[in-house]
Amino acid sequence: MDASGRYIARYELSRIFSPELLAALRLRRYDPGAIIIRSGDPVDEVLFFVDGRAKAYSTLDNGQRVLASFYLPFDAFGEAELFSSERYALTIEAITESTCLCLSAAALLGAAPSNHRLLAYLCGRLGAKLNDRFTAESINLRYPVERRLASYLLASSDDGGIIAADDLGDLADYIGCSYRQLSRVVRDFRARGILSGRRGGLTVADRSALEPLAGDLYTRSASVPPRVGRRLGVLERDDER
Amino acid sequence: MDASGRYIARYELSRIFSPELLAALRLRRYDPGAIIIRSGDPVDEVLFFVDGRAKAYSTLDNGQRVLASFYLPFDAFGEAELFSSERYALTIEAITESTCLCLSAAALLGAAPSNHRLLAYLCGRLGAKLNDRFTAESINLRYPVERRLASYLLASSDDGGIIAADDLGDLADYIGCSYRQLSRVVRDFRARGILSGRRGGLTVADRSALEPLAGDLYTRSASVPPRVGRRLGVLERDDER
DNA sequence: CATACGATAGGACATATGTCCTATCGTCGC
DNA sequence: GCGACGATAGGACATATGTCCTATCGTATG
Repeated sequence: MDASGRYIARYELSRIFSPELLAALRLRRYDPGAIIIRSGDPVDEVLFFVDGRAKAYSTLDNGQRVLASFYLPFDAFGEAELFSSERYALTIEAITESTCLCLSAAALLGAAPSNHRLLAYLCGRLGAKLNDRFTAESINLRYPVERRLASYLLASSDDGGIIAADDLGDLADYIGCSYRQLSRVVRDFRARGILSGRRGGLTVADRSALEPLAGDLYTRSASVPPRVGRRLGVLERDDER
Repeated sequence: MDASGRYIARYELSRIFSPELLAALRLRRYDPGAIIIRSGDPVDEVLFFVDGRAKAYSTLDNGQRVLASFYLPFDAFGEAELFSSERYALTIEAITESTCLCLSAAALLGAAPSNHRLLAYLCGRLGAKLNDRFTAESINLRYPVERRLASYLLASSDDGGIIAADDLGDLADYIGCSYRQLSRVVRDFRARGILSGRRGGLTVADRSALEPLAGDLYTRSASVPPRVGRRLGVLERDDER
């Protein structure tokens, strides 16, 4: 079994891709800092993110940057533009060594009639991204930085307190404030014992102190497991008759 | 031909829906102010918006509101949650008398294998909504209210200068500022001759003065016509053989 | 080990914006 | 026509935040 095959098995891709499309997946590796998708390029493929960490962002005409999302596997890149644009809207960059399974847009579009499961999966991902994005936006637009950071920390720290973004500049671009203001709030959180970690590192030391600050902001949007897997299982049983 | 049939013809819905699903569409009318979809309700149907004007919003725990979108026909409601959630994320309310063609979620999910065109259409709409939402968010998060309003006015005023939102409170919730600050900027724009119209009304009187304020913020995200219609035309020819 | 560079940190000051209040206007219903 | 109510408008004040600057730290490279 080659590298593609291992990822296909790990993420059970045969459940949503037809054999024809499975065979058309091509493995590609990226170094840290490499550009996976460049904003403005023609939409010529969809990438399935199977290993590493990545981020998507856009740069505005005032030179400021807005960071749309941090990604962990399994996810799709370029699917938002596939049926609606000719050019990619965002730049996606590898944070760590990363791996994608790449599929040409032409192959996917040509095989659409026999890939309703993949289309349903993409609908599910896009819907979840839209709702998650809107929630984050609402928080960032309407709450002070203290609450934005608290919400972000609660949503993205793991059991050990380590958070996904390890670059304060990126984090400021994600929650939509200046580095300076984020620095103030981080300093305050450290003074209150909420955050620990050496200079620049962010480790959540006291989750319970974050909860009243964050309220129910992020948990309100929690998505349940994708419906497609459950419902289309019924179709699979019908096919077996 | 009944009312459903007229909308089906107007929007050429037979091009993306199978006959089975076309037959399952049910027409429903809403009064101004009526709730079309309520946040938190179970996801039991998808609605296709065929007449009127509507808005989608969410209310935060600090009592503030964030307005996600204004809608004109043709559009879909509830599709974002269909494959990813059990409950609707947003409330959608009719601004004017409105009409939807409603489709039960169960029917749509059951007929997914024979509706790849509809799935592709939904992917396209979701992708476009995600990109448009992100653009609006970036502007609202990173630019002062003056520029936000200028961008909004450029994007949403028609040739006669009439804009889609006729309620300043809604507009403030959409661009993410207080009514007070919006009021200041509107006053300034009136004093500069950019806006005209009686108290509360917003009519763009001088588009060219808006352009330097807005820059290329909204036009940068302009989407081309949906790819699905063009590309799937090829599939239709194949089927005819 | 020394240097360079990028990331982090904090001071000083300005301002865009929000909150809270009072006043006015326009529409609707009686 | 009158009164009620919701939308609009603007004053006063406070503050969260951004800009711009200087200083320090940590890491990589020669």
